[in-house]
Amino acid sequence: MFVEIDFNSDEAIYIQLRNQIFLAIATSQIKEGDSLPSVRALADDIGVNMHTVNKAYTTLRQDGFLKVDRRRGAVVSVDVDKMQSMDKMRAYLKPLIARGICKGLSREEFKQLIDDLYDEMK
Amino acid sequence: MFVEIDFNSDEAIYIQLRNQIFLAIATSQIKEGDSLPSVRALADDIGVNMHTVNKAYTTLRQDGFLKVDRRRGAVVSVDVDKMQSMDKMRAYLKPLIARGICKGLSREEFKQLIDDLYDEMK
DNA sequence: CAATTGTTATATTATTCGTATAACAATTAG
DNA sequence: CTAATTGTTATACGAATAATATAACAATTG
Repeated sequence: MFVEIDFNSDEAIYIQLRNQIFLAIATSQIKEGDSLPSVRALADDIGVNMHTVNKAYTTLRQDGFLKVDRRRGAVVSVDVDKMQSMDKMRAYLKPLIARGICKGLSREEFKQLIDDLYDEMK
Repeated sequence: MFVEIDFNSDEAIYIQLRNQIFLAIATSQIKEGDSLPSVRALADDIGVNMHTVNKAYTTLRQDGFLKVDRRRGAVVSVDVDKMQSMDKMRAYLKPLIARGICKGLSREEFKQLIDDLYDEMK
C-alpha cells in the first residue's frame, strides 16, 4: 500500500491519510476511476480503526475527491470547480505566505518551492 | 486593534490570532521591535481568556517571531533561518500542492495565487 | 508602594480524535 | 439462494486538546 502513518505525529491520522491520498492521486499512483480499498481492509492494513479510515473517506467525498458506489466502493472521481478550488487554495495559502514573508522568503523562493514540488509529483 | 476573531470558525482561536499576527507583521502593520499588547489587554480587547492569547504568544515565541522582554513585553523579533523556513514551508505546501494538482490547478495558477497574495500584502 | 508585566499552576467544561461493538440495507461471490 | 462483504450509521468510552476561570509568583513600572 501507499500509506505510511506516523503515530507519533501531532497530525490527526485521518488527516495524514487524506493527505497521502491527495499525493497518490496527484502522482497518478491512483487514477480517476480507481477504487480505493474498503474502509475495513485499509484500516486493517495500516493498523487503525475502521472509523478513522471512514472519516478520511467521508471528508474526501465531501470535498469532491471520491464518489461512493455501492458496488465499486470508494471510487476516485474528482469534481473540478476551478473557481472554488482557487478560492479555497487562496485561503489556505494566505497565512502560509504571511508566515513566509515574516521569515524573509521572497516570492521567487516561493515559486521555486512550487516548481520543486510540482516536479517532485509529476 | 488589528484582530478579528470568528468564534464560529472551526479554527482554534489561538491559531486565528497567530495567523493574524503573521499577517500584521507581513503587511508591516506591526514592525520589528514593536511591542504587542499585554496578554491581559489583548484578551480583554478581543473578548477571550488570557491563556488563549498567552498560547498564541508562546507558539510565536517558539517559532521565532517574538522575543519576550520583562520590561517591554512581547516584542516582534523575527529569527531568520532561511534553510529551516524553506524546509518548513515545503512541508506545509506539499499536501496543498497535491490537493491543487488533483483539482487541476496548474503550476502557473499556483504562482498567480502567490503573486496575488504577495501584492495584497506588500 | 501599588499596579502591571509574563509566567506558571490547578481545575473545569466542551470538543475532537481514535477506538470498540454493533447493527443496517445493498451488493457481491459461491 | 446463501453467506460474505460493502458503506453507513449509532452508541459508548478513554485520551487529548481547546478554552475558560482563579490564583499566585517574581520582576518591572509608574
